[in-house]
Amino acid sequence: MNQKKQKEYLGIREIAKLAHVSPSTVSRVINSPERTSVEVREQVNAVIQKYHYVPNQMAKNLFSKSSNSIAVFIHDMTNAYFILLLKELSRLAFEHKLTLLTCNIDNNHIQEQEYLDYCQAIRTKGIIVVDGPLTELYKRVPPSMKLVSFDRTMDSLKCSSVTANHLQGIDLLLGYLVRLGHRKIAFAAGNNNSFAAKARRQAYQQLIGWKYNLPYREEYVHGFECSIRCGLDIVNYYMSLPDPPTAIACANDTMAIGVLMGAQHLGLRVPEDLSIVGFDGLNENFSFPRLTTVKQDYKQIARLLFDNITDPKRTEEVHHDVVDVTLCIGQTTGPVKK
Amino acid sequence: MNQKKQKEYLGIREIAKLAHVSPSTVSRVINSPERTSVEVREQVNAVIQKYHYVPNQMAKNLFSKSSNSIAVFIHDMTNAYFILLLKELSRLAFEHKLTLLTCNIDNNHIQEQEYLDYCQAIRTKGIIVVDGPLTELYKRVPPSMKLVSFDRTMDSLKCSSVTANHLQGIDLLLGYLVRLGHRKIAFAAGNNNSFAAKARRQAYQQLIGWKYNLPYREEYVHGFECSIRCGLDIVNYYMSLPDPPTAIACANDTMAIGVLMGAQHLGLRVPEDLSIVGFDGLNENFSFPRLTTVKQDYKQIARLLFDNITDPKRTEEVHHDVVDVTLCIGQTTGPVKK
DNA sequence: CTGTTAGCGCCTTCAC
DNA sequence: GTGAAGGCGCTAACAG
Repeated sequence: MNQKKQKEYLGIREIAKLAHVSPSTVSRVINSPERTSVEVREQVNAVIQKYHYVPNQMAKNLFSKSSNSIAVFIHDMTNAYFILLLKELSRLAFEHKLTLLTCNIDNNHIQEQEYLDYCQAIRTKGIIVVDGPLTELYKRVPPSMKLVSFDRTMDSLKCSSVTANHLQGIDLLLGYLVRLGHRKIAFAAGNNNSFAAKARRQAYQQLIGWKYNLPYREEYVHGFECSIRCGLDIVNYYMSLPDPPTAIACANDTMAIGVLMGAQHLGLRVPEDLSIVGFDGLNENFSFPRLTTVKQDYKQIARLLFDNITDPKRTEEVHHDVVDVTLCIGQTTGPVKK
Repeated sequence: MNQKKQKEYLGIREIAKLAHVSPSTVSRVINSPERTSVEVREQVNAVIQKYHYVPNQMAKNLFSKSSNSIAVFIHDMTNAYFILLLKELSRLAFEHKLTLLTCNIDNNHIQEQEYLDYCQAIRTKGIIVVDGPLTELYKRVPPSMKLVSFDRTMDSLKCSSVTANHLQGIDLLLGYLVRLGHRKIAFAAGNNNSFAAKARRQAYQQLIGWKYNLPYREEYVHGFECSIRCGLDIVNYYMSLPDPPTAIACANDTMAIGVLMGAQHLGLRVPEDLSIVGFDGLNENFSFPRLTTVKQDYKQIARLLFDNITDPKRTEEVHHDVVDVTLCIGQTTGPVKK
């Protein structure tokens, strides 16, 4: 059995031989066909087709000193909004012929560091960091690797960011509720270390008295887990206050959906007995009745994040984009009960 | 300005020079330190640390003829169950120092083909195909690239698969409902081309008469969109039948949550007026009250999918694993109303 | 328009 | 235990 070990894949040289040309000609047929004669081109293409030749991307990468990829560091894959964002980023990456590396961090710093090292090892073009706590790990990324954060502060770093206009969003929600006659508006804050959750809470605290002239009540602002499950806890907490609110604003849509389910389960009518609003913009597919919420345009956000890494005009300097949000009136808000 | 262009990253040769050794020694210090003397090792490691040397993964890949990656082709990223699976696969990949490529297919065949080509170009170890319609595209993947499908039939292909035991699951649900006294049990089927949806519908149709001796009613089996939004449509459809069911079994949890929300919104009490069951096992975090459902163990499924690609013992031949499921009794089911 | 040559950065024989 | 040489598959110079 002196049989040669069969090669798994053919290389450019084999194809060249089969087509009776040189390897560089094969390369040109693939990468700049206009610089080859029609005859040779067709001949080479025929061989490529016949043997299903697929150029080895790893060799290309080595030569180009880039894996042509960008990474997304995502901390909470159970948050449907981040998945929407991820999907859009995936679309953009595909459109630009870039590979998107989805790195599930799960609030594990060791894992985060390992992914960072790996990104360096493959010379990723850049990293998009979605949410999650602030860390110092990123200080060591080389300047050639672009860094962009979404809803995350990295003050000490020369790092671009994209953020939704949380203040504007909360303003829109509070304004709308006040116009419906609500005066007792609670805010169910997230208790995690998310930047967005904090910003929204602060916006509420700032606006409620200063702009809307409503008394600020300690007990109306309370931290909860960001999950659907704790919706009932939220409703129970607020409804058992001596003077319960007529509307609950939630730090995000996930919580709002939980509150909606909890309220309905307790027999409260929404919005007759209680108005509920969220924040994110998941409403179309994720709840019924449709949530009144503030929509952060995930397509626009994804585009900005992406451009901050790939667009030469934008990567030059640090950008801090704040994205406008819009009010989406759904069926979970109504005039306050007399 | 005769300044040399500064190199972005140091190579193994630069490190070797700085440590006064040869490149091969640096390589050994990194890859098989036991074959180097302690002195040299420490010296080299010091230089590596000092300059934050990160070996170029692309060169390694080229040499090893493998990108050390596996790909997941996912068709519906809005399905929370698939995200659970994705997250677990991501964890496993990290554990095994493999890169996980998340390919969002979105039912686009052209995109699917391009991702397939890319996977070949980087010599991916294998592809995990989650759900989605059956296609012929996969016929051309080379035999060295392992292929595993989840909840998807690829009869014509020599391809391993992992499937939940849908029949068992539907049996558990129907059995439980019957024990609660239900005789009028509807099945809200998905209308998409998902294998799981079909299998569950067939299981219902098969068991309802044959095992439970209940009359099969055409109008009790109806196809709907797999979204939360259409929950109200489902409830409306069934409740306006001349003889409405007392329980609705849904093709998956997403639909069941929609039905739950729709029912509550219409003022129906769950489970007093209507029992609702799902299928998947999202219940812990995704709905309130907790859904009665059938749980497919996503950790076990992820493990099997993964092993079918990476475990030499399993990749040898084609496996068709059927995973047992368990009944999770929640709060959306109760005895039938007298 | 096409072929020859050299090298991307690393790893692994093979000598020493 | 360590160094020198060659090659993984491709592309971009440079000649012809």
